[in-house]
Amino acid sequence: MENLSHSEENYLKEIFHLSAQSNDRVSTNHLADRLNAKASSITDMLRKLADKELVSYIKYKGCRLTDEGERIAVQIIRKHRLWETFLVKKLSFGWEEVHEVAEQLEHIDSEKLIDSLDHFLDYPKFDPHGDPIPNKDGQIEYRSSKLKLIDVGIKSRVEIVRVNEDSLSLLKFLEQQELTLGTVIEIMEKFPFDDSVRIKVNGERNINLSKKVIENISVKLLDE
Amino acid sequence: MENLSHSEENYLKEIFHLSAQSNDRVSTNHLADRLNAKASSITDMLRKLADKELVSYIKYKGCRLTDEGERIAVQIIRKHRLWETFLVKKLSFGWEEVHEVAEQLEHIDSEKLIDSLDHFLDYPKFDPHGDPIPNKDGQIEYRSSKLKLIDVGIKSRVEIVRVNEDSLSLLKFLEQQELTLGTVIEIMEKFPFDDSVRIKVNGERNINLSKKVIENISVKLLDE
DNA sequence: ACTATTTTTTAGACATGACTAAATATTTTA
DNA sequence: TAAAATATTTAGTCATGTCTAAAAAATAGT
Ligand SMILES: [Mn+2]
Ligand SMILES: [Mn+2]
Ligand SMILES: [Mn+2]
Ligand SMILES: [Mn+2]
Repeated sequence: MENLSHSEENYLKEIFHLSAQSNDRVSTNHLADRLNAKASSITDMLRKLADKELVSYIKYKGCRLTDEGERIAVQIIRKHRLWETFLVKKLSFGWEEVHEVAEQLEHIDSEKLIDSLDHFLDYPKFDPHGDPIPNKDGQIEYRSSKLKLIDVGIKSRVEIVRVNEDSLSLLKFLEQQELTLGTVIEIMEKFPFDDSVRIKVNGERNINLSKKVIENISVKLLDE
Repeated sequence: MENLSHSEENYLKEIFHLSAQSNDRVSTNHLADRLNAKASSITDMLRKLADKELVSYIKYKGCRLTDEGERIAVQIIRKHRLWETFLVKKLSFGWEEVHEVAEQLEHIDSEKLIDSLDHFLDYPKFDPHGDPIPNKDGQIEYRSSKLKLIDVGIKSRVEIVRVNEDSLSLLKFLEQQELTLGTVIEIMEKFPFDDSVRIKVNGERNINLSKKVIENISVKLLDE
């Protein structure tokens, strides 16, 4: 309901993401790191957001979203992921190109726009990176398991369902290797000395993947 | 090329529109009026834009866009009109609902986005109000004649090709009366005492239109 | 040509969001 | 548990974009 600045919205969104990982209060430095800002700037903004009752903020103890703050954060994430989906599905963007533009588009303020877009895209459940898209009411259908490729045992067959979108170069690499969502992978061999693995892709070709790669890919187990 | 604030972009756009009407320098007060800001704010901003060589500004004499300023203004207008077209054509917005959202979308900074959108829309020549959409190179195909409905003689048959988008209520009225782009009109009678007219719409029904309405509709003559 | 009116600029202020450097709290380590 | 290291806040500054009120310039009216 409130009218927030782009900056305020980015803070809420980032607090939501960090809370999801640790479920503890989010620390000032952690936020500073993610938002590419100085800790002092974070303190200032947390005060403002606390005044607006969008976060609970305790000096030296970090912050946490209020219900209202979380509601808003989820709506911004909804917009972000719907726009990313639009860019890939309708405008033929690559999955490594969409995040930057979505960072801008997520701040457009029009409920009618986003609901129309949702309809136009036929109510997609996941964005191009496999992250769930909150619905109009803010509900998020998380995947039942959060299995990472790095934790999969040898000889298991799995399907790629999500990749961490944070690294542009990872996305480019995966695209180039044709390791997109839906790709079926079998773990052929594990190399403990550097945590890399050898995999078979779509039952066809074998390739090696480094630890850095496989810890950023989420999969689901395929039963034989 | 430069990175401009939303505010700076809005100034450039408005200077462009006002220049198109008067082709004289644009006055501080005229801008203040259109931008809903005080004259002193305009002076401040014109100084800044002059520093960036986007306008030529002469104290007490008003301003005018430089070539670079005009280039940027046209690109913003291109974005605005393409987004309006997208909203109507793809998301089923009414023509009276699009301007407000386009005011936000026009500031999204991504050349790839706007060129993809242009392609997706199949390179439209006109926006939902009949205004020409500049192409990628900034070229604008203006209509050959700028005939307004108010200047059309009795018994002439004309087609609506453009409406002034500035008034929400006018757009709603025209929509409701089914006076949309492409509608064919014949002037049946003119009433000099209030400059209103009686017209026949699509050869079917007769209605009366006030001066306020007919001075905001542009038409093209249909030869018999 | 002088005065009145209108337009525009200047001066000074405020809100926002960010920064640096210094001070203070908290946590870690020995 | 006391010093060292780390994390966080405070104090003071800056840039941006806006405003009000007062001063100055341009224009209009007699
Ligand atoms: Mn993203
Ligand atoms: Mn994503
Ligand atoms: Mn418009
Ligand atoms: Mn328009």
